[in-house]
Amino acid sequence: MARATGIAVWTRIAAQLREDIASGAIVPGGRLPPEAALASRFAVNRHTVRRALEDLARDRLIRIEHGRGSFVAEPVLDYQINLRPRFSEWVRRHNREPFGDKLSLRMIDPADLPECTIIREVLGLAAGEPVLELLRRGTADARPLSLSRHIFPARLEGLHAALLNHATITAALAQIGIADYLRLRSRITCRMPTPRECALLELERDAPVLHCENVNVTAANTPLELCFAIYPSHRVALIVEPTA
Amino acid sequence: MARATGIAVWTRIAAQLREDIASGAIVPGGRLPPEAALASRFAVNRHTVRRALEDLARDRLIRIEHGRGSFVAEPVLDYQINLRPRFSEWVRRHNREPFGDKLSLRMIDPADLPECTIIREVLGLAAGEPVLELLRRGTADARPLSLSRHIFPARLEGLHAALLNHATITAALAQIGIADYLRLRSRITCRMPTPRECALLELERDAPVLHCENVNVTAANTPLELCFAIYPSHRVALIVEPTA
DNA sequence: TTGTATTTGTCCGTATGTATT
DNA sequence: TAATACATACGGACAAATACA
Repeated sequence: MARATGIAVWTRIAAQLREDIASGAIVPGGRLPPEAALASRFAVNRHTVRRALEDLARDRLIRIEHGRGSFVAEPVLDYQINLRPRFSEWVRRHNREPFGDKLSLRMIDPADLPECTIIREVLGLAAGEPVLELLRRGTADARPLSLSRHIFPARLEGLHAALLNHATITAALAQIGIADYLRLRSRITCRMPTPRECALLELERDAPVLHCENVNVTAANTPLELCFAIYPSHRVALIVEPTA
Repeated sequence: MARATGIAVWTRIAAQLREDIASGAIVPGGRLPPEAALASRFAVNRHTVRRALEDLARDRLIRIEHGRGSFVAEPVLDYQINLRPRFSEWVRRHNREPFGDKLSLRMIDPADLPECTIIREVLGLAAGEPVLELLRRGTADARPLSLSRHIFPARLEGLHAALLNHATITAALAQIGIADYLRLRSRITCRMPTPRECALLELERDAPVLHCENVNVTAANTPLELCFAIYPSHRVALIVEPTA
């Protein structure tokens, strides 16, 4: 890296790294070369490289992890928690192509699920009344963004077939005559992902996930769905804007 | 554990463990004896104990961790993300005694903070304009619930002294003539805690924390505060109830 | 980094009592 | 009475995850 151009060397190194990232030479989530390697590549002292990396980190283009290395930050999609939960609309608003992989769909007695108590209470189910459980993976431009478990009362006529036939939940519900549905309440926590979740989300084992428990109702305010969703925290942030 | 009482053995073991937990014989967050130990204590097979533990886990009284053991769940405080962020009121509503440890208070140039860009943008600061940074630990009945960094424009007259003199932010702001302040926007992510955060929150290092970036404004809608807060996810859940 | 002990998870099979048919 | 299904309880073996030296 030539000197004496009137621009600080670290600035030009930072600019070069920005280009490397923007061009995709280093994939989002990927690791940058160690500081020593960068120093020799640019023929500067390691401290100069560090100054450049700090600059990128400040702009959140990379995250520097003590003892591990520096990693290109993945672009974070902001998900606004508002009245209508609509995965596809959200992703499309960010100019990405949404897709919902249906992983499984089955009818089951909630007693066989760990969330039995909550499910019965929220959906107002009698003992032994079955539910439909839909497992879904949401992707944006083929990058996994969410894993969700949707629990519906099985008594809803034709829902099983509708969920199989339509790509989105909104469309499936519309087919059985539910034109609109609303978020009543969301409960947000976070936890570490299971190995299976890591595989499905293409996630490292040490990256926590946001966990949302959503209660959704029809426009007439009858309980419709309980949804457990997880989001890799490096890819999704939840936005809340209180209105009243 | 005597048999032939008409009630399943595992049911009575579960009931006994429930009592042990309710009575405080095992503290919240504490570890239950291993399955083998419980099996010998109750003089039953390990499978019978497992059946009882599954029952408790289903009710979220304990969490079972593969290879580690079973742990008494800590009570989770639901924190409703509504228009007014008020730590003390929230904790008191759960019948616990709130306290805010002031860890540090300093005036600083935001350029020296990693969140420089956001701070300047949100608070509408000119380059070089300093801010007040307050570090705070929130506890409920002496149990750490939150660590928060509050960033105020330093230009607010008398705020430094007011923050030192009052136990709550609400009271400090009231003293300098800001009778009300509102949440404009919250951005929720999660991450692993740093060792220092673990120490302050009395947290295991493998427990993720919820991270909230809150933008708060005055009643007149002028930018007032940027607040970065973390909450141990095993102790706090965030509740969102969209209203419009 | 590696090996070992601990602990939970899952599977196999067997036997028994109870309720239903 | 007999056949069947089901929940309960036990015993053993091994896999998988974790903790620790």
